[in-house]
Amino acid sequence: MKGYDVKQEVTDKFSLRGRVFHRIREDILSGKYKDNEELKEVAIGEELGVSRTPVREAFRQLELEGLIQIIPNKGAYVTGITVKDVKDIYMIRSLLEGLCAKWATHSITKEQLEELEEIVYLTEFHASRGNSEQITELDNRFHEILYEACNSKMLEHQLRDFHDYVLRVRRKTLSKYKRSTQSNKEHKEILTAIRNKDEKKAEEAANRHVLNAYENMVKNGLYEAYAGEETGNERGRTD
Amino acid sequence: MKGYDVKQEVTDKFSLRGRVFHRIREDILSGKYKDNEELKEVAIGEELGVSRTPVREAFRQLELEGLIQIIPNKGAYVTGITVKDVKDIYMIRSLLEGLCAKWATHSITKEQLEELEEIVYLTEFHASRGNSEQITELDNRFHEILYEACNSKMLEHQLRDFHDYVLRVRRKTLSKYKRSTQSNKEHKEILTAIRNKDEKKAEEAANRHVLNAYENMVKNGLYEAYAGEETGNERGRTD
DNA sequence: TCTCGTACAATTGTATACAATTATACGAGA
DNA sequence: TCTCGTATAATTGTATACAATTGTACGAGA
Repeated sequence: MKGYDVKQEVTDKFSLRGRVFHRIREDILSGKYKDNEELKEVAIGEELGVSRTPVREAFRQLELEGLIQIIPNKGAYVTGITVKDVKDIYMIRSLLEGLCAKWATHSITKEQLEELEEIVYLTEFHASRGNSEQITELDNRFHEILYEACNSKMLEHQLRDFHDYVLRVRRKTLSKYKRSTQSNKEHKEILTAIRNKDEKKAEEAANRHVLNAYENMVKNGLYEAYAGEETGNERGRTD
Repeated sequence: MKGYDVKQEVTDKFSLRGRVFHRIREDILSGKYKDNEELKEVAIGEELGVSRTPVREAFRQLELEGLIQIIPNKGAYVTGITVKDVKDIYMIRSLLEGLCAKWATHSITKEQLEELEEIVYLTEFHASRGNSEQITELDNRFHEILYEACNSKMLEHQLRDFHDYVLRVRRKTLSKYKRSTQSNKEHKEILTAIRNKDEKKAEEAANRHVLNAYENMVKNGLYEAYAGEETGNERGRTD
């Protein structure tokens, strides 16, 4: 099952369809297309050097992801991702990563456990050298393995989506040395709990891990990347 | 914001694109297309009386939803939804509905609260007459309002997806009189907690509500609808 | 001047044509 | 008989053509 999942992912990056989809997605998340901006099929097609067909297919997917809204016979409008969206995603992710760790406690394989241990070890090494590129890669891999280890297609799917969503923000966060060290400590906690088959501890550790990542992001003012995107729809929840 | 969301939904049902998408989706969820079955674009197009273009667009969306898997240059294969998937969705939904209720505690409007109260009242009435059609409708509406009331585009989006996913199974479950009465009691608990601005209680009540719905479904053997779809990939988690 | 309606332009929705890729059938050679 | 290679069919990927819808500009009439 994991086999062709990965292959699919890889193939996608090189296939036209995948390229168009990922490119437009990236352009929305990076802020190239502003909130409420109308996306014209031909314009984007020309920019990417393709016809309307692949663009339209990408639009359908982006709509399902909630990044754009398609009004029939009218057009596609960027929904974007607000500061509040990012916060909400982290809150949701906190719960789901917790559930993931909890389930992984029961279904993780020996190989996966070993790979997690290796990642923690390697991260320690790279963190001491401030090598942010590798740290990011290892962090991604750590979570990827947990997603696979939870043995739930549905949960894995959800977490992967969210992970992608905040990837751009998260990458910047991890590049700070201090957080990467702390983050790895938290990974170790999760790992230990899983190894000890302590599902409650694993869940809590994973919960906290995501919340901490969010707190850290806020503290470092990395929200600024999204400044001005607030749409004024908020009703002021502040928990 | 809610305004055109609804309009979109309605328009979709009547637009060709929406029809094709929903129809294929329904056919997969209803088991018409078996697990791993290959979906041919022309065949399905002919069956629905449309060309390949709308079918392909629907395929892209279904892939993102995880209902089919598209292998480039090969074909689209049904992923289906296994017994374990249903269970996992309920577990995930339990957490997310909890979060939704918790957030709604802070952001719900007076109008939404009143509508929830009305729904609970109406459900009591219809339950006493065993009118399952109305009960289902009201139950849907209850959750819909909570999704809107949590004031989180992201969470709302996720919950709506899951809700759709299990709708077919859930409808059968609710038609049992006993559950519908109990279910409404649980709705009342959630509502009371929200009215009292007790976020902890609201979260717990919503958590339990979903878990109970699942337990009830299992007890009533409604799993049978999915019998034989198990793919043997499981590694035996049994919590 | 303002309003309304019609024509035209722009854009999306769908169907079809063509290209590229993959699966299959069949036959030649060992 | 078996294997391999080539031709052919089937299917997907992309581009384009045409239809339907929507937005806009302009002018006639009050």
